[in-house]
Amino acid sequence: MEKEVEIIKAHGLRKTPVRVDILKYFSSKGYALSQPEIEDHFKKDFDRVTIYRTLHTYMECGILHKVPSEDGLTRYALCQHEHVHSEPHAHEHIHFSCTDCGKTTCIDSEPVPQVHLPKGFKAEETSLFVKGTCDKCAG
Amino acid sequence: MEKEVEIIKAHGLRKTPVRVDILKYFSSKGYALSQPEIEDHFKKDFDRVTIYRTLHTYMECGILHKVPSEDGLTRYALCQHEHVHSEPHAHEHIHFSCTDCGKTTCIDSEPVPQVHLPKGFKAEETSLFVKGTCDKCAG
DNA sequence: CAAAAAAAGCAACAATGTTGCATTAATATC
DNA sequence: GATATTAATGCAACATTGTTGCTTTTTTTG
Ligand SMILES: [Mn+2]
Ligand SMILES: [Mn+2]
Ligand SMILES: [Zn+2]
Ligand SMILES: [Zn+2]
Repeated sequence: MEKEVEIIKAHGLRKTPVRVDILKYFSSKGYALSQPEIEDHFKKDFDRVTIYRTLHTYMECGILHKVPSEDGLTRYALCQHEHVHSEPHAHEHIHFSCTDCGKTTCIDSEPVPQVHLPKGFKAEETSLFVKGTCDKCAG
Repeated sequence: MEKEVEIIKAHGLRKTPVRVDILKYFSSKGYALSQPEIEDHFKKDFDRVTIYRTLHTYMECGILHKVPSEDGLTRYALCQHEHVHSEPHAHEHIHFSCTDCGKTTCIDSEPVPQVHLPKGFKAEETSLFVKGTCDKCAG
């Protein structure tokens, strides 16, 4: 079975064209995609609402997660797990946004550093957003 | 001269009712405010577009900055400077979102830790978003 | 106070988010 | 493989937010 179909099935979802295609699109791109990017790419094939609901479903399942951004555009990125969950889970990884190519990527290889907070504050989840130049744009 | 008026003047802006009121509102609240919160509070007094443009102006001047959030709601927070700038500037501070009271606050007292990135990536600006329990909700 | 410049208000439209519901497609079962 | 069951899609419709142009009003300057 295809990787994408496997993921869909593993979450108890039905295999449908939108779902397979959107998942493939994410895999092929490898960086965070904004709602307009996704919509524009698929609008000839699928309804706007269907795309919206697919993203929603994928979020709930933990297949995608939202990537915060300063520009107000919601972005989505694939969750990288070795194991497939059916439950959503925490995402403690770095989000990197390249000021040159504009692409936002998830960096799982480096740990999120421990944060020291003022007295009384208790951290549960930390997310780190870094702007700069990515490896492909360097040099 | 009032503190709010002083800030407005220092940025070469004209003193108008919306500007003073919105600035006072931010000061009184002390945490990040979403666009709907601000709009709802002032809609009886000012036009939606005027509020929108005021926030926009304050962002450009560096009086307010955007606070990223996972819920998709844009939030704005006062920039804390000892000195008053006329230029926008970088904001390297922690944003803390309390899962209990829902309030998002800027934490300037603690440093943003150094992040280690994979080879080829160069960090220019780091922003840290922490979810957890705030000092007021602890205990 | 008058002139000049800037901001506010209003209308209008674009983009995105969101729901209900009838139709269609995907799976389970025979 | 046909059929029943259940879920997903498409479409219409509406809500919210973002954004612009332009006219009127307000603020500042002299
Ligand atoms: Mn993940
Ligand atoms: Mn600041
Ligand atoms: Zn890049
Ligand atoms: Zn709290």
